[in-house]
Amino acid sequence: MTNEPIAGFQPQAYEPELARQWAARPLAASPAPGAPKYYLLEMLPYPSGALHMGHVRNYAIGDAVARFLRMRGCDVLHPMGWDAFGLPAENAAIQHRTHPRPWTLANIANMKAQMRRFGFSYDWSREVTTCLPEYYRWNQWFFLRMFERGLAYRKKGWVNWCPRCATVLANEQVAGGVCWRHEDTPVEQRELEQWYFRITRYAEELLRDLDRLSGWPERVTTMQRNWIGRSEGAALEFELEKREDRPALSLGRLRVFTTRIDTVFGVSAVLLAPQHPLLSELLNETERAQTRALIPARGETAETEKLGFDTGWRARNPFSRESVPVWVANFVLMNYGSGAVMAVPAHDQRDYEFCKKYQLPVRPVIAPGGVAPDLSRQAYTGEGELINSAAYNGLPCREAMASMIRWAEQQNAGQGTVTYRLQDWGVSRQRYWGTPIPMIYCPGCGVVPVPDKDLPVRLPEDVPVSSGGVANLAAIESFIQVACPKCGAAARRETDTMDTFVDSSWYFYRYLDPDNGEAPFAKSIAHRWMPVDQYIGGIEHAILHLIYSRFFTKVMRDLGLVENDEPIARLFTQGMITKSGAKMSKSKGNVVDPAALIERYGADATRAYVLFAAPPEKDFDWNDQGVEGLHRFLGRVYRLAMRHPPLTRLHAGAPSTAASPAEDRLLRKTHVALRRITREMESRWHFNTCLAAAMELVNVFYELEPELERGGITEAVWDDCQRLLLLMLAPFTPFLVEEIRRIWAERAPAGAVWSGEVQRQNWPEFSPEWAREEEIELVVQVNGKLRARLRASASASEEELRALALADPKIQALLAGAQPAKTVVIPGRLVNIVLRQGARA
RNA sequence: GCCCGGGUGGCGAAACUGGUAGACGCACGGGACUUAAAAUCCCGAGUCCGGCGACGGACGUGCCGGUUCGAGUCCGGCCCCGGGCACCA
Repeated sequence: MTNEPIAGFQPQAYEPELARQWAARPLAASPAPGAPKYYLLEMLPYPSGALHMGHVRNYAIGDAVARFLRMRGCDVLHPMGWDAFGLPAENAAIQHRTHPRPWTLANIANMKAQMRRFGFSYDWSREVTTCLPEYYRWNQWFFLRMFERGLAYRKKGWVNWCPRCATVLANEQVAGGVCWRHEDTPVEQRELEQWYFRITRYAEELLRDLDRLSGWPERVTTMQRNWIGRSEGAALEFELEKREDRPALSLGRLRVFTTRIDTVFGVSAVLLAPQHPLLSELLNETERAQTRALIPARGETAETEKLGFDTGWRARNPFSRESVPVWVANFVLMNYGSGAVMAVPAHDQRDYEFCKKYQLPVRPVIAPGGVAPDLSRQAYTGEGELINSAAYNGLPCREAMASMIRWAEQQNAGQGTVTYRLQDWGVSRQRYWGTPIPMIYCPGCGVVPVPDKDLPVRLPEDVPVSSGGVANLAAIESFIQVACPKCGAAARRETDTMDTFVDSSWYFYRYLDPDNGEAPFAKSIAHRWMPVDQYIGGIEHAILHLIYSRFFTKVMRDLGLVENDEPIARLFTQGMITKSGAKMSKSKGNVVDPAALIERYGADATRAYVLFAAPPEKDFDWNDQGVEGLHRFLGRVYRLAMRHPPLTRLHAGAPSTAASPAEDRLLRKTHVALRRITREMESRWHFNTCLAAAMELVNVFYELEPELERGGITEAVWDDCQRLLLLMLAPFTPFLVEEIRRIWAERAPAGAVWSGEVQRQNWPEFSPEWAREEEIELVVQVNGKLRARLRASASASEEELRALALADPKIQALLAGAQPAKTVVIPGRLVNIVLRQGARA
């Protein structure tokens, strides 16, 4: 039984119905002519089955901003889509014996329904699903364009292989020697033929343009800078000495890369990576087996013992003409520089450890301050003057480097070069659920691209699913067999699919023109909307996704498809939500389920709590009771509104004077809150303080309610302030404000309530007059210590404030007749009376 | 090891440019309403010391020092926590 005349606060009673209405009648862009465009993008989710709290946070942030900007009159583009290819669908297929496609599509339907239930205001007419041929055919199209320009190529090389994924991984997907999806699975090295994107062609530009990304968090640009890892140095050629016991070599030189050419007179050996291609020529089968054992199998680190193998070959130092041994060493990386280095034990710690172990000579060639360094314990890696370096003796390092590079170039023994840590992007995956690579192998013509007219190369649907997994494309004969597009002979299709990071590298362009059947998108539309004004997502994509997306944009620009050099103007990286201090995960059993929260507290309270708990860039720990607090707050707003539907007509602008102190207080508090929220939304997005301001205002409404009933506040002022409260809450709790408006519209007189949804109103301007305090609390300090608080007019002059402070009896007593050495007056804030310099009370 | 963040009540936090430390909320305690409970509404609260008491005093933003009339905020040094990278020659 209920004794309330009006129904209590029950979000369940109205949120689902409003969500339905919004689905049918979206807040689609109907901007005023000339409205500024704003492309607001949130990272699209992988359709794993249901939203998790990380999604809710990401999308609650984005939606608050979208709603605010729309009310501000912007033409907001706010799309959503699905990153729908990838391995989990195959794993689920194994578990449930279902095909990845229905599993994925069912997940999408469920998550989309959840998003609607949360009230996220996406423009679903632009929805993109990457596993559909309408989307992935453009992946293939881009692949072909890149192939034409030499940006997609095939090579045999050492690659990262995850035994759990049963596929190859890009370098970017291997962290610390383990798979990014299977942190307990060491990655193996295998030599395979793979497709690559030549991202290194853009390394320099990708690095340089980081300086222009002023709207990105510095730590993200720093991570990318380190990832690209540009280093300047020199490539040097060491001539291999002939050996009587071995056949002559096809190429008698070894190329090394060094950033310290100044130490070249200290070389004790040349070290090759165990995978170095020349080893097949230099070594016999027994020897090669020994070097193969040196290939780092798992995540080896700087702490791993350094091991080597003396090949018996010797090479000649181009500068000193000295003959040094050629070793294979486990710590030399094949995929950096040339896979060979010169070992200078005196001036490189790794070489020092290696040479000490194998008793190779350690000879200093750099002397800091002219004094030979102490090498008894470790290498000296700093700068200094050259010694033991023939004609270069006495030169400082930097001068020596320049002069040595010049000499090497003249002698045709090397040249100055720039090397990058960044590798070409390996995009081949030996999996089913991905974009087929549109290539054909013809016995006569070789590698032949699929002609554009034959796109998309469709993923075959009727594939066997067994407990062992989804059949690899290589096992599906009907897919493989194809006529060569050039000569018509029987040929075979490429059976690798593309890395799913290809999908997410350009999806935000497809939103702009999702139904285009002729091109990935129309250039004119991209010109209008790009770059993305604001991108919001997790920090975990700081490198992979965001560097690939930048690469794609530069390629698209060079293809003439777009005019922008960079895809994203501003980036916001949200913090993580943890539970009991740990990352939420099913295996830990500490997952907070958004669906359960909706059920219990509704969408508004859940969204509002996520925004209230902490500033959005910070991590925060989930607290169940926190949601209840927000639920209570929304109930307070609701009940207040139910008790006081507006009675007076809507009108613009605030009154110029207040009829009573109570009215004065309400008007000030309202405009102070409005100012705080407006300023936050325009700057740093600390939504927690926005909601705090609204809570303070609601507390004042409650405090002044008796005053309204007593007639101490006019209805017009009360109504204005309450309507402003709804408007300022609209970005955060869209259901609540709309439900209140709906009920008001039924009960209030004509013209007292907006005829359209709250969301479609203009964002109100705060009144600077009312937002400014009139009376302040003046703090009086003596020697910097707070001694009194006084009321004072906000417009009082320095002199008036000083006099006021000195006149206070408490201050008089403290001064005891002494003459202040100095008084500091900060108008509107405080007076500090200094008795003597440096005095500490 | 290197590069970023970050340390403020019992907890999440606020203080945006050096000017009242702890707004707002959670948890807690007290009261009103109720037969009772829930819900709701109101009040209290950094810590310590003194006082029956309105109140007064001292201390207080990781630690040590500095600049300043005044430091959570600026500078120097250190400690701790989190994240990223990690044999890149």
